[in-house]
Amino acid sequence: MNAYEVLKERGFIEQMTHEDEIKELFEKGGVTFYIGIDPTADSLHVGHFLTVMAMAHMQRCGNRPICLMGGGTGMIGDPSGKADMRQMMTVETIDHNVACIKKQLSRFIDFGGGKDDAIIVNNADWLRNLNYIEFLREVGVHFTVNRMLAADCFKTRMEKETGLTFLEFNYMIMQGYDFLELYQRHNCVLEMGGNDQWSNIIAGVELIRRKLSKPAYGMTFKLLTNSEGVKMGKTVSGAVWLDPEKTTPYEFYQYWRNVGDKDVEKCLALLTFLPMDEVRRLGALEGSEINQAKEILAFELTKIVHGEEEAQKAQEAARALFGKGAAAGSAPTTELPAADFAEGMDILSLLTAINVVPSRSEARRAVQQGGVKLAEKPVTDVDFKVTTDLFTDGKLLVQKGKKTFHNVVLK
RNA sequence: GGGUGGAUUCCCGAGCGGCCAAAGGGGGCAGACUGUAAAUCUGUUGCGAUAGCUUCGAAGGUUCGAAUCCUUCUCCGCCCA
Repeated sequence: MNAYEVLKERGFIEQMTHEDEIKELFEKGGVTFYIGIDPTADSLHVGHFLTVMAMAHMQRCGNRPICLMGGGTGMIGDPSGKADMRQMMTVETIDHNVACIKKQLSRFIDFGGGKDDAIIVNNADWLRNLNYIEFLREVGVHFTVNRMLAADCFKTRMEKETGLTFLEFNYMIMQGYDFLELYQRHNCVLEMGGNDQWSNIIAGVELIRRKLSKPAYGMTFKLLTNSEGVKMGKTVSGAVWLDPEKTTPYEFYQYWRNVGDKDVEKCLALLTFLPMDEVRRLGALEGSEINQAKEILAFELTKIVHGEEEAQKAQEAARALFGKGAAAGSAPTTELPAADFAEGMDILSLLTAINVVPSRSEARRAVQQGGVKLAEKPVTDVDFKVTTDLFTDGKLLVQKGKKTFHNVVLK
């Protein structure tokens, strides 16, 4: 199976510039392509992961990936789809983020060092020292403002009252220039990215075609959205990160364990390496059966991102906590001095002490509404005193609502 | 630079001297129903809870009393140059 067939079958592809030629290219294999990642944070998130998976599939099919770190474009900030201007980042944070992301990437992509292996490049190398006048004459001539303004990626900002700064307006040209640069340096003929990158990708494709009269191609992937069209990988507390420091393997696992029924098959296809026969079989499960598919999704995905051992641990913890065994698994744990319970600690203090709730008022509410359990037993009395005899082996399982578990350990 | 409109609790958005901790929606949280799903229904959603305390861009002022009136300031939109 060639890369085109794989990506098509798994549902990655959203749109592309020259379908027939791209197909032909992929049949031959050995295509050098690139995907750009801007260092907006010190970790990748799930949105990036989708494109990383695409890259991995491409590599497995014998193509050569280039990961472009946006150390230069990050200085500007991509306005695509953004309602407001991004906070400008200092060079230091950008460089720091680049370093962090590089490390993460090497878990998923093989940067062997051989001639055909994947490479990482940083567009800071050519963007940061550009000469303004020269650049305008070399590259700027190939863009008309009329066409740029029509681009989809500026639309939200043109309509929004915050406006679009000239700084950001240039982002598209920078990205187009990247492609040109990679074409010349590494014979890169294809740019891939999320669908929000379409306008930016076209800019590069057209630039190469105009300036060098050489063929270049672009392809975009579906954005990871749920059945309601809402972007996935976001929680109230922010994005779902790949960095275990920012999103623990358990939280990561739980996120996928809880995806909607309708999204399971799509996620399996896009975010795991499971064979498509298996994916389709799992996606077709009905009723509560589909929970099996969700477990597999969560496990496989956690395995790819955090390794088998962590995946195993997360799965065991989840099973223990949600199963009726209720062995306290590896839920988050807080140690509290035994002395605090000598005369009994009131339930509200306990809940706030272990950060299960942000305030006493909220703790009170949770208790009053019957959402709090200590060692499986509901507590509805706001003045309830927690004493040491509630602990077994110095341990007490605190539960808030259905999904929040916390261990308290005496010390 | 000139004119003009605005800034409200997590978000959107009412309120325009007391009945305002502030309508309504979204989101969140909890409960019911379930399958750790979705949909639906119910409750709840500043802190503290006995009282009370601190919020409506910032600082002052008027008033018995202000998110609501006045002054200055900051930021933003729109129109004109």
